[in-house]
Amino acid sequence: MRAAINPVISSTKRTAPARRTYRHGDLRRALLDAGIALAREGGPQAIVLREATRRAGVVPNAAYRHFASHQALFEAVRAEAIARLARAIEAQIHSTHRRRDPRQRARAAFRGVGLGYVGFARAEPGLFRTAFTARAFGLTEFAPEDMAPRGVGGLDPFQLLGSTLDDLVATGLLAPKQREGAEFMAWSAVHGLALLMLDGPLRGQDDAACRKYTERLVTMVEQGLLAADAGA
Amino acid sequence: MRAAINPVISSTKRTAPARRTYRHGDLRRALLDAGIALAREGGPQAIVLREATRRAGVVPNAAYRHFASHQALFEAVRAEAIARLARAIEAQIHSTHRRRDPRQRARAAFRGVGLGYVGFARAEPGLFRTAFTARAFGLTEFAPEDMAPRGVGGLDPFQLLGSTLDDLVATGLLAPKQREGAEFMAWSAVHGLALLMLDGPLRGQDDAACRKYTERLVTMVEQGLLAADAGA
DNA sequence: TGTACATCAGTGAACGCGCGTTCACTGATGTAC
DNA sequence: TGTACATCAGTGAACGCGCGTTCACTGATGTAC
Repeated sequence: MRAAINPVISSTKRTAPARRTYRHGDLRRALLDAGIALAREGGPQAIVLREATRRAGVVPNAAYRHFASHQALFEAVRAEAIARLARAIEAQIHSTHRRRDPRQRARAAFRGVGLGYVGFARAEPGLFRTAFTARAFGLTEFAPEDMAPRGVGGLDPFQLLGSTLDDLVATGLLAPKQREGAEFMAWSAVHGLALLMLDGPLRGQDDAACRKYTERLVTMVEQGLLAADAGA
Repeated sequence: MRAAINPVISSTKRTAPARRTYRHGDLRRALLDAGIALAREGGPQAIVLREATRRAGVVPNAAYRHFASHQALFEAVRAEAIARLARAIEAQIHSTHRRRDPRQRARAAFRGVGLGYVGFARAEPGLFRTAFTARAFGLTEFAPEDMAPRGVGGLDPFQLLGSTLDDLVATGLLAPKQREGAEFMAWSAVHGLALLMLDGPLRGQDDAACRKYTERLVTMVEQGLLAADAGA
């Protein structure tokens, strides 16, 4: 009614694009992608709900149609980060599958887990940090079984490591009684090295140096685990 | 003047303690202590300048007489955290000094570094996280040589580890050519294990289980490092 | 094939929060005479 | 030994910031008749 009387308002109405974004298409996906991009750029703390909506070209509260809270978005991004880590490890393992000798293949796969893990940490530090940031910002605790997300083979990083350890046992390289808990030994070493490279004294080392450190570390773990009493 | 006329005001004046806190005594120390307490309780993100002043019973901006910024307070707390870690490691090393055989002593000291490191991480998770949180909150980068703070012996954790490795070489247990970079191998393993216990799948394990994992890990590192070509 | 209507994904405006930090100030203390 | 004064460690009030989140709304879309 007013608009009909006042041409300024009606012209303003025509100029303004009259809500093109009412149907975004796939806002959930767009927000998730934005969240992943933020994590890649700045790690877990950079996953900011408002910034994700900004990047999706949408008003802040629109996010609540697709995520119950900031925490929900955060966990979705985290799941994706873990899945990508799994895929990086798988790729590294499969690049060694050409070997014929089962023992050589088993050892190469085991080494591949470590190389893939550290390689991913260096290639995607933001996602890597996101994957392993528990109790971020002092929010709710995560359940112990938050390693759910898997790679293409359906396994999470922890399970991938476990399966290579199984193969070491199957080929007689690792003593069965050394098998239990061996994941934690190997994972500790490789995880610590990754962090030393991201935040610690090894930060700033180039690719070649990091590759050498990683190779050496994996060899150390191999010898430390296998030396116990199984023959090499 | 007014007070002389109006007894209410003068009585109010008498009731109000009239700035007892003008001279705090040692506010810098009080703020630092509060910061350390906050870090112990909630890790690096819990080091909040305003909360530290609250605990010191002082107005927020009073902190700026003693610290140039929140960052400065944070780094002071971090330095203290690293110093305490160094002291924990030293204590663990010295508890083994009773051994007579130099080789046994060297190995025990080396193991002590690992046990002290992981033990501290479990005993003081907040301080441990604070010690190793680089680029907290996306603030300024730390210099590569931020390991300055030392224990009572004047050595930082990294140097303590190095000196035990030197002793392994001196006693003929570690091949000299294996010495270079050995810190990073050992540190990686032990640092990763600590994090697996704080944030990872080993969280929730009791003291005994953690002790066993740590012992096993240190043995793995020992064998992996020494196995190369030096005799045991 | 055309119309009426319910759905619900988006808008627009506003909250309260606690943070780090800046400003101008005040008055207890220690020092110089 | 007593007084005048400079120092500077604290106060009090206020800032702007960006965040996560809530509320009532609107209008494009798909469906039922």
